[in-house]
Amino acid sequence: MAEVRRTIDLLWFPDGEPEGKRRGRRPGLTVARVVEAGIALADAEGLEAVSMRRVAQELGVVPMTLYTYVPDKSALLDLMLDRLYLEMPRAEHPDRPWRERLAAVAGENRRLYTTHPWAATLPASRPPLGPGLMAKYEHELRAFDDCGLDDVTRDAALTFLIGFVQAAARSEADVRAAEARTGSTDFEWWQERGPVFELVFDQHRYPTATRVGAAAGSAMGAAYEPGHAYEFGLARVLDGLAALIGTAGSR
Amino acid sequence: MAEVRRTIDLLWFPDGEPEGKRRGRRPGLTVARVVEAGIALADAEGLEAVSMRRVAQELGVVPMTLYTYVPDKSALLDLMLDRLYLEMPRAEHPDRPWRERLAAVAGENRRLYTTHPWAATLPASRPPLGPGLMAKYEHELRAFDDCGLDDVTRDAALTFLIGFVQAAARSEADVRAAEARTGSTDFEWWQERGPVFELVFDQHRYPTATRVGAAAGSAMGAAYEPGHAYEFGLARVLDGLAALIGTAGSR
DNA sequence: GCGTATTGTGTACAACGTACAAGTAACAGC
DNA sequence: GCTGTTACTTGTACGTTGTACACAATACGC
Repeated sequence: MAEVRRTIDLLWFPDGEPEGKRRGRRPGLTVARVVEAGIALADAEGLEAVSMRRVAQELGVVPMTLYTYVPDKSALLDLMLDRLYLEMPRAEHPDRPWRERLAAVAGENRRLYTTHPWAATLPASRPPLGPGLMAKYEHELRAFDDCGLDDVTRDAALTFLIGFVQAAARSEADVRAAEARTGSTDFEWWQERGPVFELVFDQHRYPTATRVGAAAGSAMGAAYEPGHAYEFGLARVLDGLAALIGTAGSR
Repeated sequence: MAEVRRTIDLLWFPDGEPEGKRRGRRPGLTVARVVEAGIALADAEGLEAVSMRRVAQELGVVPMTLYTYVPDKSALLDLMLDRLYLEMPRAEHPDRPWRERLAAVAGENRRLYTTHPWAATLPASRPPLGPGLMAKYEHELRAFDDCGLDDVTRDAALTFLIGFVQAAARSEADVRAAEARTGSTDFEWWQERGPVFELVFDQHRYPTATRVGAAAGSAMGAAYEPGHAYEFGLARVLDGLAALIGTAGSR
């Protein structure tokens, strides 16, 4: 319970107690510096590089020192994520049609995950209840203004839209993580397995898979842009929401 | 390279070498038993309980023994997942309209993840190239027959549909994992934070968030069914694919 | 200078995947 | 039955993780 209070205070009051009359030894770091070191490390080497030991090392300090500034690792991750949310650009387009507004929201999230792929791999449940998330939530809900949706449906639609963007980003983060772990690209992974696979694979047993898999594989090999699944999916998502909003979305 | 061959052989030839004239000490286990122990453990206690030590313990054997049957842990996870795929029921409905066929495919995947939530948390890239995945892929592609989609689009549409179901299942798995880790439900988590949160939260600064969040929160507290986000999302996904398939999907 | 509050450090534990070397059981040929 | 070969089993060891706990260092109010 006091733990809850502690973390929420850290989120909302990044500067802590007012300066001046403080008793003991002077702190050598700040919460902000710890959070920034975590973000920088995650950006550079991925979330799995963010260990308490490694963050401490980046700050020239012994691991346990971090626990003076942050209750535990999960709180640090919360602070990192809310910080990203807080820094997202939030352009308002009240005069644009709803589809463009939703596409903009999706694009903002997409950009977040492109810049910080690790953010997509954090669980969406029990989010950081900080100023970043609140500003993001407020902003994104307003993109659904004048769509004729009741509040519960508005929230569900936003969750659906955001969830799609995060899922797409997770897939791409999975690919990158596997490439970093193994040192070989996805393309090399498939190329290495192709010959072995054909030895055990019966084309007549899986005719559709053979044909479609070959088409999809060569399309991917030829002019593959990694954002294709995202572009395709986003169009479907917006079409799906269009069927819900219908003509009620006047603008 | 030989490693690749080894894993693919394990996937496609579960019984290994033919019985009879074998030289050394008789194996006390089989690959199948190891895989089944892994699945049982993941079903019972979640994927994070599936350590080599723990699986070995379930089989009454020392951890390193498993490495005789399985190259490493990631191969074990591949075998576990392909086994699930292989056992999925695959009812064909060639005479049904396309929307029902896609809904059936989604439902089959949904049921997989309901029964084995840990399967949704495994990365979708670099999948297990075994008989289970191939049968699943073939079956699910055929649900798109007579939709008028070219092969590349058919694959993209299937990936989109399956990706949505997996993402929804991941969210629910995240919730369950958090509940198992902390010992308190999501509802309790929000209840505990509510009072603290209101101390720092400015309702006038986030009017839409306040109103919609309260509506969504009380709707969730009142008559919440956990599958709501899935049902809502699936309807949007199918509507989105409908806009793509249009009237070309004759049946 | 002294007590006290605060920050920084060192050590320790249990868990993880798995490399490596040694031990053990079962067969083939003699 | 004996021995050599092969395969399965085991014990030990390393480096990694988050963090509990006891203690050392520092700065302020008095």
